[in-house]
Amino acid sequence: MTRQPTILDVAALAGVSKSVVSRVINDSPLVSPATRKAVLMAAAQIGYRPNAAARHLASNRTRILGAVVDDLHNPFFADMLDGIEDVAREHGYRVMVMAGGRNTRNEEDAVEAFLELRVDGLVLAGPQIRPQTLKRARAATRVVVAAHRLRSNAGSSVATDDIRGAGLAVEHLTGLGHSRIAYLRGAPSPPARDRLSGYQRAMKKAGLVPVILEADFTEDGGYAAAQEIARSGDIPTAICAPNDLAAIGAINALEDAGLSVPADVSVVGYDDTALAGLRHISLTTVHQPRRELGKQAAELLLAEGEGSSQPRQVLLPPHLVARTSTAAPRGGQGPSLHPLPSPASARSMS
Amino acid sequence: MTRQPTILDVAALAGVSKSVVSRVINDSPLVSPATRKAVLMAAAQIGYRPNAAARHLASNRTRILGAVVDDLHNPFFADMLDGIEDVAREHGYRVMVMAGGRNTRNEEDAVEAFLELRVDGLVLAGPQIRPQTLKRARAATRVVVAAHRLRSNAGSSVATDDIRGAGLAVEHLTGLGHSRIAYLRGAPSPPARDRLSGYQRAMKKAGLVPVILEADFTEDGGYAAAQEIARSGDIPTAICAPNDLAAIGAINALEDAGLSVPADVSVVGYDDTALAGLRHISLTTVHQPRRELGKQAAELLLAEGEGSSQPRQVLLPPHLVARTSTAAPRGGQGPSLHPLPSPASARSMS
DNA sequence: CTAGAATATGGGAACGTTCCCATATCCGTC
DNA sequence: GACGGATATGGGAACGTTCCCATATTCTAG
Repeated sequence: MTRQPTILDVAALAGVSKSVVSRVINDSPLVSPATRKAVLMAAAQIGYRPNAAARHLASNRTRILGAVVDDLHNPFFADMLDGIEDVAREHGYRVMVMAGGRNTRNEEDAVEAFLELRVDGLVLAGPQIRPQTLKRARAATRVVVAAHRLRSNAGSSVATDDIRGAGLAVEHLTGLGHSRIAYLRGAPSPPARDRLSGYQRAMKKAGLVPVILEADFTEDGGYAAAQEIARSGDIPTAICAPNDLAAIGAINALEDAGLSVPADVSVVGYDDTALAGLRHISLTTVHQPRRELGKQAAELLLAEGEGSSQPRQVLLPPHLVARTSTAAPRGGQGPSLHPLPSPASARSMS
Repeated sequence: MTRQPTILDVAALAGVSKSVVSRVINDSPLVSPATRKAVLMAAAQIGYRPNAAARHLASNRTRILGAVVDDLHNPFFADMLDGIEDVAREHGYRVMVMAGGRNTRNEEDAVEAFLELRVDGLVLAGPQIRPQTLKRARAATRVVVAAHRLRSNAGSSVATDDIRGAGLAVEHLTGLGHSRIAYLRGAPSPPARDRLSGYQRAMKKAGLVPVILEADFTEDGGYAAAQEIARSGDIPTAICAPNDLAAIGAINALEDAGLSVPADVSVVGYDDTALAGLRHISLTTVHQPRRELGKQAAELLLAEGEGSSQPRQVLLPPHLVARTSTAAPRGGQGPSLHPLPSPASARSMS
């Protein structure tokens, strides 16, 4: 708690100048082996630890990547962060995380905090960030938006093809024989928009009429929307949810209303988080390559500014994972085991 | 990306000295209203953003709290972080998170990163940290260990009374009529030790013989251990797991082996994460006040160093949440609705 | 009208590094 | 036996703030 030792203290003890100590810390080859050893011993002896603030100020680099995530309760983001860390660590960067808590104000404050720190790069995995904030951030450092498709020149982004993903969900259901398929819409955000429009296109293509309800990306949101469906009396044979959490909420509401999943209503989620795979939940869902999303976001970030500063868009293919929350509708035709295999789902990743 | 504006640029534009700009940024009352306004306008106009490194260096404060968490995939930590953020925000601190990924090396690197940043406080929520590292950290800044009981003078900590918690699990099961109760032990760490010893004491008190298997705090760990139990032929009527994830893994293994939960085997988890409450899982578990744990850790942190620098230990009471993964054993006596209510569980929170 | 407080502003050192340039020493080479 | 080039080390400015002290201005009271 007292004053911490500095490079000068180390230098004095080792009997060299501060320059030499600095070189040793930074692994410069311009130090004789004997001197290096003496410096390291002195540093260890007095418990020297570099002051990041001073280094950052003098060198104008931090070797820190900031990650702003929308909601740490959604396991989706934990997976993505794993991918980011994989790549960052490999390149000698550290990753610091700030949580937005599904709140625009908090998210933008987190962005601001990282910009004040002058991080070397910023991954934004929060759908709540306004274009204006993104623009300000991009003016200050390298930025990549993850899990969230950006318009061609608004900046770089790495996302799953959500239009295609929602289409896969609908195709799976029509392949099982469903024709009355409702959609729960996520809170306003680019992924919610894409998933919705993928649903609408697929429904149109199949000659079916869309039914859309407002929800959000939480369990509670899914519960409320499905409750409304159950109450309405006009119950569809299948429901697509905007993510796994909402799907789980929807299933709970349906069952609370005395309906059985999948016998009465099939439910499809989105993300393929660990939750969906839990044996007792066993949710049919659209898989996103979550860790890969994080990896590619970090790679794009570290590549940026070294050559092409043109914003780039990466779209990864989703694929459907069929589990037991979906089945053929009552009185409908039996399930076909391979409903409408499409080129896109065939080339998707593990 | 070009050079970012500094306090001097703002000063020049506003026609004042850097000192005045500094005062405006720091909300000092020693500035006339007119000047303040001029400075703010100039700052906004050129897009000035304070350089955190320079501020930290000059002021020797960061207003940042670091949080090192063991595993971002465990929703337990997300809840705890919410509590930390609540308190930090209230006091004008920002919280940055680094994940240890259940790996000592990574966790200790995260601690080091925060110490280099000279954070104003550090919350360690990772059981993987060595006493030696804790000691080094405590020499440099205020530190509170969370979700993890510390010996009286090793430092401050906020945790749940895990000895009591494991006892509650055993009492619940004996109250249902179980007498053959196995324990899955978590990866070596203080919480694992406490929970184990709570189990042992309660078993002894009930005159029962302990059966202990090695597992860890993951779903896979719980699966493997329960699989071993199922194979052994000598199957207990109940299993206590070291946390919810492991409990879920154990249930999967039992069911894969053709056993029914709770008809054949009852399973109790630990933590009461959101997972346990999912309708389809409905895990009987020991509740930890997760958010409260985070809150009190942050409060202890911010209180520390202002007066008493004596390390303090806070122990919060757990309580049991009975759901449907436990029942009376086959052929045993029926469940009593209020098995052995104890003073500790009666005074537990929410 | 003037001393002395209160208010507002400016200037400079300091924070702990990096990085450039200068210098010292030691080589081998012609 | 001086010289050019490595190799190793030292010194000082700079990074962008804060914070203390000095100074200028305004106000108040006697």
